[in-house]
Amino acid sequence: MVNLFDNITNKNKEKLLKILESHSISIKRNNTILSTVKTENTIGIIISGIIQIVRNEYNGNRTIIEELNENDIFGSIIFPFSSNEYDMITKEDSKILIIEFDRILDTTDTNYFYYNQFIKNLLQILSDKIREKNERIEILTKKTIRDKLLEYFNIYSRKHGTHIIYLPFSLTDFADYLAVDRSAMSRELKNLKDEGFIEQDGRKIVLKYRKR
Amino acid sequence: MVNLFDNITNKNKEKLLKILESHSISIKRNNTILSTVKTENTIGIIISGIIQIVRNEYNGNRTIIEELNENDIFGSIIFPFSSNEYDMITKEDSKILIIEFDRILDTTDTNYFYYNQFIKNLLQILSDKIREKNERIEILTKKTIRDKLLEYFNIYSRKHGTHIIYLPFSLTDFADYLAVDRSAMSRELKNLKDEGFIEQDGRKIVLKYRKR
DNA sequence: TATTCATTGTTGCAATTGCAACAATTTAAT
DNA sequence: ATTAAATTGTTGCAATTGCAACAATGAATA
Repeated sequence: MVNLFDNITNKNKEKLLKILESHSISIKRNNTILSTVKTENTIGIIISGIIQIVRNEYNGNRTIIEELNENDIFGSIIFPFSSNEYDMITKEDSKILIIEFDRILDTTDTNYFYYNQFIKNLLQILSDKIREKNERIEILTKKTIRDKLLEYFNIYSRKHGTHIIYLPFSLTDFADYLAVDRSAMSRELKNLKDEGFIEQDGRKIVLKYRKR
Repeated sequence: MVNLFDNITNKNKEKLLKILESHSISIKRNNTILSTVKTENTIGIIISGIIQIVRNEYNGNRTIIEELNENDIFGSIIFPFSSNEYDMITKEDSKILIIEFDRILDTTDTNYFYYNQFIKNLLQILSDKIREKNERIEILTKKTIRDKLLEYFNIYSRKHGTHIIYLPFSLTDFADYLAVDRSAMSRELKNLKDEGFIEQDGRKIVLKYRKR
């Protein structure tokens, strides 16, 4: 995974952050970020910690849009926070770096090589993010819970080159990610177990079927 | 919408295309692109025409991943064409421009201002694309067909600033976009009509309810 | 350590949805 | 202009799913 400051020395990184007029913020666990930080037209970078982007609907439905870890980026250029349905919640004590997007685009000091490197890293990160979104869409467009599960397993398996899966979140959150009812998902996992397609022990899932 | 060559003169555009070793291709209507063009590690730009990215599943399910119009970009940096489930189909005679992504990142002639402008345009396009994907995900994570329809209508309405919607594709394709059964969607549209929430005439839909 | 809170498994039941099949209409091709 | 192909509307029925409710387990905190 590409880091925004890959191939940039610490010294140049500091210069860059100055040029871009960035600033960093520390936030305690289980806090909402939106209320704390202005995220309009900015890029945020997770220096440390874990942050979830969550949608709370009026009817009580809760969906995890995504979970961000160290070096992940977020912000209005990536996600439209126009609606107040969305929350960013720190799952751990977190430190983030805020950069104005306009500053990036309008900087005229573009002949510094580290500025170009920075832009290239950003490009790489954005295209990776699009890939991630496409994967999520691939999963969500499956019509049955079973097919959503199998698609998730396949993508995970392809990406990690293994048939042993460790879910990166709780089963409750997993159901949110798949946008299905938790109990219905639980039921379907049981079916897959009973039919011998998978073995499951908590968040560890072993694929017993052959990928097509 | 940002164009990849915004704020770049035609003269500089030509220079740029030479530096990037790009080449253009013309494809007749209703042809598959993947068989024609190598899309690995490239960016394609639609010069003219309409192109759909479609997934055909083994069980006959067909999903429109996205529809691309003039100035839209595509390619492996944006979409993983590893699987052979995916097709890119020209819906009109189309002309596309192919640029190697590596050439973009590795170019050392980065002190041309138009190169920087190009990169900035690309950044803007990518972040717009992420927004689009997030919108689609917002819709797909709604649990009922009704909520998916209303979410689509809301987003459209917000974006265009109007309560009159002209669907940009056929109802059949719309159902694919929402990842629901066409007849079930048809049924739900009828319900919304009967309950007075919308008026519908073909692809024209008028919202009668107030957005929350 | 005790206790409160979050996660997980399970099940009956009602609501929603997908599927299949067919007629009607519109659009495209010969 | 005629024929072929694609799109749309409709409906019964079976399958899937969401919902609600509760018990059991595990994790976090005072």
